[in-house]
Amino acid sequence: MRVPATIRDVARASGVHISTVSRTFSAPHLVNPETRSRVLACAEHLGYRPNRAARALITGRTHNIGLIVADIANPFFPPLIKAAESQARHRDYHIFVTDTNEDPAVEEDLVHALAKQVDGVLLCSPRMSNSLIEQLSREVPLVVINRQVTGLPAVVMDVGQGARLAVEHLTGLGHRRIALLGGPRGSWTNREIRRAATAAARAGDAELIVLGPNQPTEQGGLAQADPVRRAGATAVLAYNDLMAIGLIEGLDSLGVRVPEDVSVVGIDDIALSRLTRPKLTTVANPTAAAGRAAVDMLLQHGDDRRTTAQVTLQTELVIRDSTGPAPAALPAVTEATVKE
Amino acid sequence: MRVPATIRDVARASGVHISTVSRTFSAPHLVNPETRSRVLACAEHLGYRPNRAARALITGRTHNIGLIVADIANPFFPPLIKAAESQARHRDYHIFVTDTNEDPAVEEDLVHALAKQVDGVLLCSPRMSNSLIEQLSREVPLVVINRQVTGLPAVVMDVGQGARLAVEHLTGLGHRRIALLGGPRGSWTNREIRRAATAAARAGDAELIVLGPNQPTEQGGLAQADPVRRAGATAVLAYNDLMAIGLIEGLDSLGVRVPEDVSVVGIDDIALSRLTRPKLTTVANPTAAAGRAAVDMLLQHGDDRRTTAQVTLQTELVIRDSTGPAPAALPAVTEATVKE
DNA sequence: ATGAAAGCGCTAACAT
DNA sequence: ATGTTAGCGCTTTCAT
Repeated sequence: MRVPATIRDVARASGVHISTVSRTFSAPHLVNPETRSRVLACAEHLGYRPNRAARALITGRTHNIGLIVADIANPFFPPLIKAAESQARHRDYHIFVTDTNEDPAVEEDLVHALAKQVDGVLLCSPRMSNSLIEQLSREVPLVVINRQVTGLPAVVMDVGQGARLAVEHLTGLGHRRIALLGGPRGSWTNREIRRAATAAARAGDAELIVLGPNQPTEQGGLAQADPVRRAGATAVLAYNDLMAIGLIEGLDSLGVRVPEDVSVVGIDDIALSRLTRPKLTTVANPTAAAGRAAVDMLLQHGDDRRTTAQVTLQTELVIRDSTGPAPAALPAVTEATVKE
Repeated sequence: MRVPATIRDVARASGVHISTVSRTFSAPHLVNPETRSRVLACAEHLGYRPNRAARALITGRTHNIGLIVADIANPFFPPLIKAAESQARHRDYHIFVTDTNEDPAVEEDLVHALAKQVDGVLLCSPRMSNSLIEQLSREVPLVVINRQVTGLPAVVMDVGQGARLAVEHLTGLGHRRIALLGGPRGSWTNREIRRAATAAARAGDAELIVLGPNQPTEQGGLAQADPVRRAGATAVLAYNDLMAIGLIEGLDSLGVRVPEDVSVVGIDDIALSRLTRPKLTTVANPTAAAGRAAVDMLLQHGDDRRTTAQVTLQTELVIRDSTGPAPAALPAVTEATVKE
């Protein structure tokens, strides 16, 4: 790879000053059409491309947006990422995605690393503390997704409402003993779900058993199959679809049938939830809309720093095949184990 | 957000020259411990962080790596991404992931956009032409994953071997009419699979019917359910697990049972393939190893540009529940429809 | 319409 | 051990 051509090489080759070359690329209308085409030809010939980093140093705009997610392997994120990317592309921006591995320390490190290379960062389902987020927001413009931080623009999906609908659906089916499979520590969403589910259970005259915190993965759900059975719950609301699917898998190998013995509700409505057997009843999160909204907020944010709006997106209960009427009696297995 | 502190602010506050501040961060051993701690204190107090972009401009090293994938929503990629990230982190590098939406034009645009902001780009399952890739490699160091481009370092998974094993498995089970669900246009992997499957089918005295190209998604697989049935195939090898899962779904709604009527083999061994019913027989791709290898190649690459090695990783057939003996006769449905 | 000059934030010789 | 100087590649006044 030979060394890339700079603006100076192009200037020399086309016999003009570097500022003219610069204008040719960043303000073409300011340069004589003839000169322009000559410069363009030389640039083309030399394989010249403006150095975006150098440009950013002086303009203060990189035209990049950072997007930090907890776990790129969680199917919840890709639709959000893709929506954000397409929205960004329309506005002539690029999205750089990074994964924190659910680790708050990595999260912080990534914000610092991205800070000067992007015009802002979308912090998606962060696991770190609010105060740290506030502090980091002084280093680079931040938009938070799935978290409310005072003073910062945020996009949240009203998962509390979704959890309420889910629990109402279950109590409506006669369930009186409902387990909640909690998500990871530090998750705002997790707290919202718990708060809403607790209230809805009380209102529906049902008991809510909280199991967790758990890893928000199939494994996390799978591991709770036995605890769910022992708790004697006839219905379960899981922190997300992945856990719900893992749980169903685990219940299945314990001989517990879904939904005949136990009803299961997930949250997110990932594509996969339509492909499993039984198809998953779940709370649909408008992830794509959230991605778009976050990009919009970040970009308009630049113009007027006072509009730190917080957008709340509605969720929706999608009833499929993993929920059904509460069984007449508790599942037989439970009778023996519950008194341990 | 107040304007971020620069090296000059820190210099002024601590009463030293900016070069001393610079050294404090990039070569601490060259500065007097006392001075150092004073500078550090001032930096801390001012919230100063070195501007990585400015630093990169002069050092020529960004400590970033770009990773371009065709579709972040395809579960094939996340394990590769995560492995690459963790490997990069160990070497004090950050990975920026971008998604091309399976669009070659976006792919090219992203290479340009990333070029000066990263020290190299990992091009994962590219859809663009070899010649374009070669040309782009003059702009920024490239490591190609799942493609062989002469003169460029590459990491490929030996999917040809995997496809051969899969077809041998099927012919061994008595299948003589096998359908191949092709993947997207422009995919090197797709060509490899087709080549190997064709050869293996011939060797196994079986007929190979190629259906495609298709979108490498559940939808793509689902849409081929009817064609597969009409073709009278008793076994199918799909371009990837997603398509295999979609196909099984589609066959199911046509009343075709898997594996009793039709055997299905996927490729990739995504986590999901263990969770579907039936569990998917598939060719396991060492994606994590590929991600790590690619990062290593890119980083050592810098030292010696002549070592443009091409690494080939082995694949493996994982036999689960979606394959079985060929039915004695063709499935009943087929008899009626095949003559249309 | 083009050129000259300054400078974005930083590092890297070279002095001292 | 620290300061001086030049300059990475580019944009942006300000002249001409």
